[in-house]
Amino acid sequence: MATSRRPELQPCIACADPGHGVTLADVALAAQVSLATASRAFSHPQLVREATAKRVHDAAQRLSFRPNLLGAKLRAQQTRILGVMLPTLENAVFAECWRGIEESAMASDYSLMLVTSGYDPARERERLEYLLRHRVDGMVLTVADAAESTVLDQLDRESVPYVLAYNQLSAQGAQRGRHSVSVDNRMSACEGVEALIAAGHRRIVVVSGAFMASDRARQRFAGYEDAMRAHGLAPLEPVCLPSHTASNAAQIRELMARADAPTAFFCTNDLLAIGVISDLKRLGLHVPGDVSVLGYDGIALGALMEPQLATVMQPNAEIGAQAVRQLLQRLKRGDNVRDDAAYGGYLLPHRLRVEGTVGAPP
Amino acid sequence: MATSRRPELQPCIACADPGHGVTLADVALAAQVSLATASRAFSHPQLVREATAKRVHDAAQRLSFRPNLLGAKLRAQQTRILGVMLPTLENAVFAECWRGIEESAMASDYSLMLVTSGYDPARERERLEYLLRHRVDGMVLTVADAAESTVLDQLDRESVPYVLAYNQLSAQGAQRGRHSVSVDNRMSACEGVEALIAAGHRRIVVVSGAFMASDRARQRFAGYEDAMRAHGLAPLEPVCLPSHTASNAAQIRELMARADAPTAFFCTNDLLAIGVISDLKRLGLHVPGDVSVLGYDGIALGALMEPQLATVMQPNAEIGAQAVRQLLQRLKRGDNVRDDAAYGGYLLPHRLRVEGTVGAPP
DNA sequence: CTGAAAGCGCTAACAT
DNA sequence: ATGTTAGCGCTTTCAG
Repeated sequence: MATSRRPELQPCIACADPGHGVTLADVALAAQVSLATASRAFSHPQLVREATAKRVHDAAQRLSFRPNLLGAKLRAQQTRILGVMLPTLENAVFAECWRGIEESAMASDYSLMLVTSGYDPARERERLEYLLRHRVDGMVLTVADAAESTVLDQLDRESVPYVLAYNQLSAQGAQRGRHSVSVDNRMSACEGVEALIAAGHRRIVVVSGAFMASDRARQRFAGYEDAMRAHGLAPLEPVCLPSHTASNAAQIRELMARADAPTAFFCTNDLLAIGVISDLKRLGLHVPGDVSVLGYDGIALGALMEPQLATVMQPNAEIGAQAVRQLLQRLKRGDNVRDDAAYGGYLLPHRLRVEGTVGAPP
Repeated sequence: MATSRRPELQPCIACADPGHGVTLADVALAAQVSLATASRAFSHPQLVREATAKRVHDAAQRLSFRPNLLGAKLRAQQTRILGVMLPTLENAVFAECWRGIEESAMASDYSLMLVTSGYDPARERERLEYLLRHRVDGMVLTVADAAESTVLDQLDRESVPYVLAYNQLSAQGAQRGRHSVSVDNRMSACEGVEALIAAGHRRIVVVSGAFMASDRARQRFAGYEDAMRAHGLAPLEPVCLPSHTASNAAQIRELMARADAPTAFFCTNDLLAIGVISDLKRLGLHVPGDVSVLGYDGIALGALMEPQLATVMQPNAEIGAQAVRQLLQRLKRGDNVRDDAAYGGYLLPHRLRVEGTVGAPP
C-alpha cells in the first residue's frame, strides 16, 4: 500500500500526508536520541531528563508523529483493549450503558471493542472468539442468563477477567469468582410492586419477554412474588411475550376480557411496558385511568412520554462505568485468582418513579 | 504478566490455560512445517498442499491455537479495522445503524472500533485521534454538518478513506471526493410535508433541534419549504428546541396559544416528535385529533406507540450496512484519489408512514 | 540518564 | 509446494 522507502535522514516535513508512516524511529532521529529514549519520553517521562523529553516531544510535534498503538500493544503483551458484549443497542438501556463504558474506559486510556450478541448463543460464541483474537485484556458483558452461559464458562476457562453488567450474581455465582455490577433486581422489583399495592392494586400481572432465558426477568419476578406474598396476595401467572419488543395484543386482550382482569401490569422492561401501554390503548383502555403500568429500566425516553412511564430506574450509564472501573481494578491487581474479597456482585442504587402510568385502580 | 518461558519442543497440551500463548510457531512445530507454511495454511490455503494444510489445522486445533490479530495487523500494514464515529447511540436511529454496520463489517471479516462524539467538536477530534492511533483502515461516520466539519477536513488531509452515513452531500461536497450514504433528505421531507398538506393542513410548523448545526435539519427544512411553496403556502418560522431530546413545552405552548396556531408539526427527528407529542398532550391537546405530528427517522419504537408515530422512515440498518460496503469497496480499489465516478452521495429509498399521529386538521 | 539489541506474533518476499 | 529471512512499530531488559 505505502511505498517502502523512507528517507534515512530528515523525513519530509511539509509532506502531503503528514503523520502517515512517521515512526518513533524518525522522531528519535530528529531529536538526536536513541529509539529507546524516544519511547521513554512518552511512556516513562520520569526516566528521562526533562530537556531531552522536550526535544523528543518537539520533534514528534514537528513531524506530526502519531504512535502506532498496534506496535505498542503487540510488544506490551497487554493490549489495553476491553471487549464489550451487549445484547443489542436498540434497547436504550444498553445504549445508555455504553455511554458509561466509553467514558470510563477512555478516561483510563483503554480502548474498546464492541459487539452485540442479540442474546443468540451461536453469535455470542462467534463474537467472543473475535474479541479473544484481538487479545482483549478483559471484558464487560451482559448475558441472558449468567448461570447458563457458555461464554462465561469459556471466559473462566481461559482466565479472561470480566465483569458482568446487569446480570446479578446469585451467591453461588459470586462464589465462582465472578463479578457483576447491577441493581438489586429482586428487591427493586419488590419495591416497585409494593408501590403498585400501595396505590391500591391487588390484581397485578407480570409481563415479561424471554422469561425462561433471562435471569433478570426471573429475579424481578421473584421480587414481585415477595411483594405480593408480603401483602397476603397470591402471585398471578406471568404473561410471556415472545419478542422483547413485540407488542402482542392478543394475550393482553384475552386477559383484560376476564372478570378478574388485572388492574396493573408490571413489565420487566420499559420497552415491553411501552408496547403493553399501546396494546391497552388499542383496547380502548386508559392508562393509568383504567389500568396501571409499571416498567423497569428507567430509559430516558420514558420520561419524555405523556403520561410519564412509571418505572424502576437503574443508573444505566453508571452501571457501565462502574463495570469498567471494577474490571480495571482487577486488571491492575492482576487477579485471575478467586478472591474471597468484599463482593461478587456490586449493587448500585435504583430509584422508583411511580407517577405517570401508575394510578389508583378504577 | 505471563512467564516468558515457552518450551522449545512440545508445548503442554493439557495446559490449564489452553490457547493462551500458543503461537503460530508452536503450531508449525507441532505440524512439522515451517512458520511460513503454517501461516499460509490459514491466510492462503490455495498455496499449500491439502494434506499439509490439514496437518496444520489439526495441530492448531489440538493446541487450541488462536491467531493473535495484533501481530497480523501490525505486519500487514492494513489493520482491517474500521473506525465508526456516531453522535450517540441513545438515539435509536444510530443504534439501528450500528446493527447494519456490525453485520456488514463482520461479514467481510473486518473489525470495528466505535466512538460516540455527542456532536461535540472537541470530543470529535479527540476520538478521531484515538481511532487514527489504532490505524483504522477507514471510517464510517456521521457528523453534525459535513460542510463545516473539521474531522472530515483532517480525514481528507490524511487521506483516510471514509464514508458518511446520514449526512447527505451537496454537489460540491461530492465533488470534493467525499462519499455518503443517506436518503434524499430534502425530497423525503418534502413528500412528508406534502402528505400533511394532502391531509388538509395549511399551517405547518417545523420543529428542529440544533437547527443551525445540523445539515440534515436544514435539508429537511428545505424540503418543507419546497412542499409549502409548491402548494402556494408560505413557509413558517421553524421552532428550535435546544437539546435534541428535551421537551420544551414553553415554545410549543406559546405557539398553540396564538390564533393562527399550527395544525401540524413536522419534527426533524422522531425523538423530537415524541417530545412534542407529549408537550401537546400536556396542553390538553389530542394528537392527531387537534394537532398532527410527523416525525423523521422511522425508529422502531415509533411503530410501537399508540397512535403510531407518523414519520419519514429511513432504512437505518441498511444505511450502516451500505456505508460499510461502500467503504470496503473503496478500500479494495485503493482509491484515495478523487474519482469522478458514478456518485458522491449514495441515496437509499425512504418510506412514509402517515397513519397514526397524522390526521385531518380539526 | 541514555543507548544497543532483542523480540512481541505474524506475513511476505525471495529462495529453493 | 515449502522453507528462510527480514521486518511491521514499539517497549524493555541489560549495559554503560
